[in-house]
Amino acid sequence: MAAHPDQDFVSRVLAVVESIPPAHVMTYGDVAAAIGSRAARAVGQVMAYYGSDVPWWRVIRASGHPPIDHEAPALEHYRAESTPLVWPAAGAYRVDLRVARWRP
DNA sequence: TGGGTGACTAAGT
DNA sequence: CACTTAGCCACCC
Repeated sequence: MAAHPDQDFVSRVLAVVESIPPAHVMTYGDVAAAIGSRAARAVGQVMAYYGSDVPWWRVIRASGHPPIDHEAPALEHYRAESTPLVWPAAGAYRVDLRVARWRP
């Protein structure tokens, strides 16, 4: 439990993720940039711990791949939101960043 | 104060 | 296109 003021890195990251509309996604780097930082890895840490209450599946890697070990549940959300996907191989997929990338 | 860690990224093989 | 290497940043011990 992090006792913290409401302007720390974590709160800002969560605020940006919650602002991403359905059928759209942002990369970890984009989220970090949105709050004036380049700590893409720190964003991942925040999602891993606090992401349970935000649309974490809308935050993916720059390559279009969903978070490691979370591809399956993420896919369920993408299908429900009609997020544009591409299938370079059977059993594997990635988000079509060209269309789904959200730019505030 | 210093060092290790990770739901990352970009560039090179 | 997939894997590897080095660089970066915020957080925890």
